[in-house]
Amino acid sequence: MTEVGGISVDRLRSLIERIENLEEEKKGISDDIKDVYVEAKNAGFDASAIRAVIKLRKMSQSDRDAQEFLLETYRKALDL
Amino acid sequence: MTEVGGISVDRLRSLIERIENLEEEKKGISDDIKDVYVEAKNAGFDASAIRAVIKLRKMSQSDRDAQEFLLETYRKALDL
Amino acid sequence: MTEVGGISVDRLRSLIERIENLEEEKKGISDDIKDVYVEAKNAGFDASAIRAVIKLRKMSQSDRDAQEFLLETYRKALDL
Amino acid sequence: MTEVGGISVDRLRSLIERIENLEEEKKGISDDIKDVYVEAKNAGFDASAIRAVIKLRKMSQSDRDAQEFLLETYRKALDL
DNA sequence: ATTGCGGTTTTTGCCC
DNA sequence: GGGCAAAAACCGCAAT
Repeated sequence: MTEVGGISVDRLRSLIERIENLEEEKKGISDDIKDVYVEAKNAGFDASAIRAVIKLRKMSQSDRDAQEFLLETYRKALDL
Repeated sequence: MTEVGGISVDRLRSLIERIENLEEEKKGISDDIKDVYVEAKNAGFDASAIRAVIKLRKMSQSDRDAQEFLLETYRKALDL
Repeated sequence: MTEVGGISVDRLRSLIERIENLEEEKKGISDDIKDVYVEAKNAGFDASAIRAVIKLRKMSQSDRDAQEFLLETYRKALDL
Repeated sequence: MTEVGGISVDRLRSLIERIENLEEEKKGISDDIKDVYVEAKNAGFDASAIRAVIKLRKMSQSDRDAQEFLLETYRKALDL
């Protein structure tokens, strides 16, 4: 077996190819997500508003409250 | 003067260097902005809330209203 | 059909859930990739060197594109 | 001192205005860069070819770093 | 342990 | 409107 500095070159190649394959899969999913956004847009929805609610749904209630409170505080301070 | 295809190589070089210099300046300003955010953080402020209000201040009143209305609509639809 | 503020709640919810599911899958793949890096590290490989190699393997094709583009530009500049 | 929700309004406003001013300056530079591209185009140069060249000039140093890092890794792998 | 930093990825804005 | 470049959020790493 080909070894370099006590390290298997074949092993390295295998690891790299696994990563590259997974990245390929990942790209496929990203493309699927893009497709859903296109579909949403075609149905009259607003993509960035959807992104915003998805972000909100990911956050815990307390985080959401804290963030909204902070923003509200700054807005009041600045008369926005 | 060195010309290639009726185009001055010196002129091209000059244009490129001007762009590179401007990009350098721009990077300097970006660093200054980062510094202000650090200062803000050290004074107890929240950087992302500051970013949010700056974004709001950049928007027109009507855009702000439209965006907030849309998000609010989606939130109600999803019981968020 | 259930509507809130002129939008179909069910349609919106469905789109959002599809996106969230896809993002979940995507995150799973990202985690798999991370796992391979951990495995590589445990096998004595250096993660950032692997990243560099993968980047080079990816870049080689885009670099070729860039180079071809540049060559084409020079050809135009030289009226060849 | 004017405070709203436990924060110093004046301090916040000052920080925000400094950031906004810097962003204004930054935008000015970005516009200058755009102008140089327009000038280049008017002089018969191809903007995207110039971008490519600038990217190459920038990349050459980071590429060199990456390459050196990789070489170092290989040296370690080979116990050289 | 906590926090700043560098790099990666995602999002936004822009030009074509 | 679709692709591309810049900005911003996110993450793991390291250093203290």
